[in-house]
Amino acid sequence: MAKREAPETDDHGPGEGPRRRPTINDIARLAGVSKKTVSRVINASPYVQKETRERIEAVIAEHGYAPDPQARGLAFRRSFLIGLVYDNPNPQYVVNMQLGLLDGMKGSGFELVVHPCNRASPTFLADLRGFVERQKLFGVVLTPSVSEDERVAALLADIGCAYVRVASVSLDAPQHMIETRDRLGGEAAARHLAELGHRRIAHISGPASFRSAHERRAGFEAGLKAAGLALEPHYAQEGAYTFESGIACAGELLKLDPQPTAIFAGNDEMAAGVLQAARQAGVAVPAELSVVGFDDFEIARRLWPSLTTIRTPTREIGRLAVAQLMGRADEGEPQDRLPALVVRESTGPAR
Amino acid sequence: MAKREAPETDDHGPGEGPRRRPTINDIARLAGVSKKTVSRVINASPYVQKETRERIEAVIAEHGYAPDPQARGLAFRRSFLIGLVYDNPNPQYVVNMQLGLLDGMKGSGFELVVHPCNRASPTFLADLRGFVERQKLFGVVLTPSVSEDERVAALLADIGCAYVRVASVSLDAPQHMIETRDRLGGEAAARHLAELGHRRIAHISGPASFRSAHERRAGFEAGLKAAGLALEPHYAQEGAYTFESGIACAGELLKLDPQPTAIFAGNDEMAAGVLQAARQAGVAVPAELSVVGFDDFEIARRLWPSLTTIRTPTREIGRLAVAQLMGRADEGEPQDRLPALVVRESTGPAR
DNA sequence: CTGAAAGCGCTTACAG
DNA sequence: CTGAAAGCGCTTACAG
Repeated sequence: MAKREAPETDDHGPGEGPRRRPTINDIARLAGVSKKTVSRVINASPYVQKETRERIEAVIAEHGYAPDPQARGLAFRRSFLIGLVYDNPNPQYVVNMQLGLLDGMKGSGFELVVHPCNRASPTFLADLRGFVERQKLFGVVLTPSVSEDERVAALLADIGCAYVRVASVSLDAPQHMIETRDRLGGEAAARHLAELGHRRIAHISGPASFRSAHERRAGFEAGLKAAGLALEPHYAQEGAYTFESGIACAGELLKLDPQPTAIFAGNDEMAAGVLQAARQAGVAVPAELSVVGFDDFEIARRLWPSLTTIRTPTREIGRLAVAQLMGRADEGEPQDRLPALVVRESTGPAR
Repeated sequence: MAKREAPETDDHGPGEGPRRRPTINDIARLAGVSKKTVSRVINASPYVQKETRERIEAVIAEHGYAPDPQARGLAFRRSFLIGLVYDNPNPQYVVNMQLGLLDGMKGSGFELVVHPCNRASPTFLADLRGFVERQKLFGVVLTPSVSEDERVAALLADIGCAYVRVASVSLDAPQHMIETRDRLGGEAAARHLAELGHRRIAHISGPASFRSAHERRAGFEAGLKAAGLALEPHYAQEGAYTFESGIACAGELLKLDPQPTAIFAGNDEMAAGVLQAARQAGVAVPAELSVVGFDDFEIARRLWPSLTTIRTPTREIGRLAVAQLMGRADEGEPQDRLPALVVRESTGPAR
C-alpha cells in the first residue's frame, strides 16, 4: 500500500516551495529491497551482498537521500549532536575551538551545539545534566577550565555520555584526554629569553586554580634550569589571566631594584597588560624589557610592539578532539599540535 | 500492558549509571489521563480542564519530566534547533552574537547550532540547504555579510525555514529583519569630532560590498553636514575592514598636505591599523591626530592610546533576533539596541 | 474537554 | 545475507 509516489527529480525551481525529501521507504522501494537492508547500507553493516549494496548506493546518490538524523536518533536513543562545553572567556579561543571541531565533523552528519557554562552557578551541574540528557548528546568536548572539573567528568561517565577533555596535562584515561602540553611552551619561552642573554627573568603566572598556570610555569622553570638559571621568588607574581592583573603584576615587578630585564606572562592578555605597565613606567620594550606572552591570539599582532608569544594550535586541537570522540584514528602531523614559539618585536637582547 | 515501572525518585547517587528518563506514557499513567492530554499540556493547548492541567503539571514537576526533543521534532517535522549562519570573521562579534542568541533561548528548550560559511565556495548554497533541510531547523539567524545575500533569503523562504537577518539597514519584510542602524553610529562619530573642533576630517570606509560600510559612511557624512562640515573626496579612503588595510589607507591620508587632524575608521580593526600607521609616521595620537573606530571590541581597550569608538550592542541584538524568530514580543529598552559613542583616549581637541 | 488509532523515519530483536 | 514485526517518544487527524 504505497500511499506515496516516488519523489520527483531534483529540478524544481525556486518558488515551488518545499518538496518532500525521500525517506528510507522510498529508497527501499526504488531499489527493490526492504528498508532494513537500506538501513544496513546506511550504517555500513558488512552483511549486505556487494551487488545489493551497490544498487542501493546508486539509488541513494541519484535521489540525494540523507537519513533523517531525528528519526535515526530516536531509534538509536542517541542524537547526532556534539556539545562544546566551555567557560574560557576568550573569544578567539572559543571561535578557533569551534572551527576545529567543525573541521573534524565535516561530512559526518554531526552538528555542533554550543554550551557556555558558569561553574560558579549553583545550578551548573544540574543544567549540564539536563542539556546532555535532554538532547541525548552523542558526546561532549570540554575545554579549560571546565575540563579540569572532576565533577563534570564523573557526571558524564555516570549518564553514559562520551566525552573528551582538552587540558594542559593528563587528568583522565587516554581516550578521554587531549593534552595541549603547555609545559613545552613554557620551556620554549625560557630558552628564547636565555638565548637573548637575559639573567633577571620574571614570570607572571595565571591563577593557581588553573592547571595551565602550573604547567606553563613548571615548563618555564625547567627551561631556565636547563640554561643554568632560576626563577627567583621575588620575580614571580600570580595574576588572573586578565589584562588588568597583567598591569598590576608588572607594576610590582618594575618597582624592584634591580628590575627584571624580561617578563614571561602566562597569556597574551596579561602580556598586553605588561606592555601597558611598561609604558606607564617609562620602560622601553624591548630595549629595556623583553616581554613574552602565551596563546598567540590576534591581539599579539596588534599590540605595539608586536608580541613574541607561544602559539597554541587550538583549531588543530579541536579537530583532534572530535576525531577522538567519534573514534577515528589520530590524524595530522604530531608537531602541528604542540605549542611553538613565535618571535616578534617585544623581545630583544639583554642590555 | 505496562512493560515498564514508574521511574524511581531522583535520588540515585553517582555510579548507579543512567536511569531511564520518564516519558509521556509514564506521565499519562501517573496522572490517570491519555498521553494525548499530556501532549496538550506540553503544548499549552487551551482545551484542557483546569484541574486536569494542574494534576498533570504536578506529576511533570514531581518527576522532572521533559519531552524528548527528537521525538517531538520527528512528529512535528521540525527540530528544536536554531542555526547561526555567519561569515563575519571577528571572534568577538561571533561570540557576543552567540551569547545573545543563547540569552534569548534560555529555558525554551531550543539549542544553538553554529554554521560558519563561505559565500565564495561553489557549494555554499547547496551546503546551506543541506544543513537546514537535514536538521529540519526551526529557524536561522543570519549575520552580516551573509545576511545581505538575497539568494540565501530566497532559499530559506523556498524551503519554508523561518529566518531573521541582522543587518545595518532593512533588506526584507519587518519580521525577517533586525536592523542595527549603523548610520546612527556614524553620525555620533562625526558629532564627536566636530565638537572637538576638528575641520580636516578623514574617513576610511569598509569595502563597498558591505552594506554597513555605506551606512557608517552615510551617517558620518550626515553628521558632518549637520555641523556645517563635509567629507572631502581626497580625505575618503576605502579599506577592507582589516588591520592591514587600515595601515595602508592611513598611510595614504598621512601623506597629504594638509594632513587630516582626525580619522574615523569604519571598524576597530582598521582603527588599530591607523594607530600603527600614525606611530610609523611619527604622528602623535591624540595630540596631532584623533582616531575613532567602530564596534568597541575588546581590542579597543587594549590599544594605546585606548580607542574612542562606537559600541554596537551585539549581544542584545542577538537576544532580540531569536526572540523575533520564536515569535516573542520585542523586549528590552529601545536605546539598548542602538550604537553609542564610547570616548577614550584616542580623540582630543583639534590643535 | 478527552482519547484510541495511525504515523513521523528510522533501528533493534528476532527469524529465516 | 535478507526481511516482517515491533518499537523509539512524540503529534496529527479524527471521533466523540
